[in-house]
Amino acid sequence: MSLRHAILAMLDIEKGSGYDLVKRFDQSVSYFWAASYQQIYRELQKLESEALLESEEVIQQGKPDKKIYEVTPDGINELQKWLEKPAKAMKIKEPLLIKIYAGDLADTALLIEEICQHKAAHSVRLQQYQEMSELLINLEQPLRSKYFLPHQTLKLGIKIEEAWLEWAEETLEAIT
Amino acid sequence: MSLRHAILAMLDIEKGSGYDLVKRFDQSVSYFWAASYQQIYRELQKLESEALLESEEVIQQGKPDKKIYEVTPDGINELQKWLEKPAKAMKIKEPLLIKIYAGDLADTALLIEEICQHKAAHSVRLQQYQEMSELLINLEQPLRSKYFLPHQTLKLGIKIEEAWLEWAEETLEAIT
DNA sequence: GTTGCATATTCAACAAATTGAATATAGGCT
DNA sequence: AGCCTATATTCAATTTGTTGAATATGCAAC
Repeated sequence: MSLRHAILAMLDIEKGSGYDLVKRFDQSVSYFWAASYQQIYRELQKLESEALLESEEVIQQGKPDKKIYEVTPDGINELQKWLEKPAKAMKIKEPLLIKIYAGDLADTALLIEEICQHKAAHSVRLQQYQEMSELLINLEQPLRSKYFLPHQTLKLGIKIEEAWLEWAEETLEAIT
Repeated sequence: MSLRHAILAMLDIEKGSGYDLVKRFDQSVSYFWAASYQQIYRELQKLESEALLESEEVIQQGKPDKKIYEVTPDGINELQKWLEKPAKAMKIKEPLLIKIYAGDLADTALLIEEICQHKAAHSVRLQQYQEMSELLINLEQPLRSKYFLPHQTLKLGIKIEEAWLEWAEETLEAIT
């Protein structure tokens, strides 16, 4: 049950709407936490009902209105209590690797095509992460300090994407 | 719903008991699929009830009896059908990274300790993977061919563990 | 002699995630 | 006018996954 803690951590760094959070999960922490928009919106409601978050409605022109969520002191407390307990083990699910594992039963051409597609997707993500990293490097104090640890996590994302790309190239060569 | 396909893929390569499978998931494919023993045993029952697997009871001396599961032609068919469809996106959950992300609210000493522990765990896993890789390299034909693709997936596991270890060292340096 | 580990499996209650539909504003495209 | 995309959010049914307990054999350590 750490989706709530992921949300609290991200809103603690910077408050925002559910829609913002969905994008942040998708674009900047997808190498360590996967969450769908339905999950995020549901958890935001739950967190607000438990007073760990509070929201402010923002009326917009040209766009639908939105709710900006912010972590409450109780929310910070909950996050801190969670931080004291040992972290649970990583969990990963990568269907493409199952496909490759069982690849002898598959059409090689299809397999190659899918590896190429995934490689392209990882390449795009690597670029995103690198751009974000550039932004964080060029921040002025005190923002740079504030983003020091998120930036550190981003560096793992970059390393993992690089490893993936390297591997995809080698695998494509090995298969053909 | 690809736990079933992961199980089918692994039993297709080599038949075995639930207990064997649990170990294989844990020791050799944990970088692309996480599954608990309860999940695996439940899914084995379901797969057998759908006739995608069949089991044979093996009476053992000195150890409890066991059931060896084997993929049926229907099971192969199910796996092949699944292989034709595009793979779903990877999903990952790494609570430790949330901790680091929100690390400003945590005790730095605790954070360092946990990174060290995780680093040690990744180091052990890397060694396991490397040993398994050695075994696969030294196989004689036709086994070597059979394990070519599983071996290829293992190489990603190794790259990812290496990336993780590198990152953990850099992070420990950066934090202290 | 009983505690702990490795082997081997099952069940049930509960929590979390997925799928799919629904709603609403507004700009741009054909 | 109708369609697509981006913004923004909600709900409900179903499927998955987690937690925790239970059972059983046998070896080794203390």
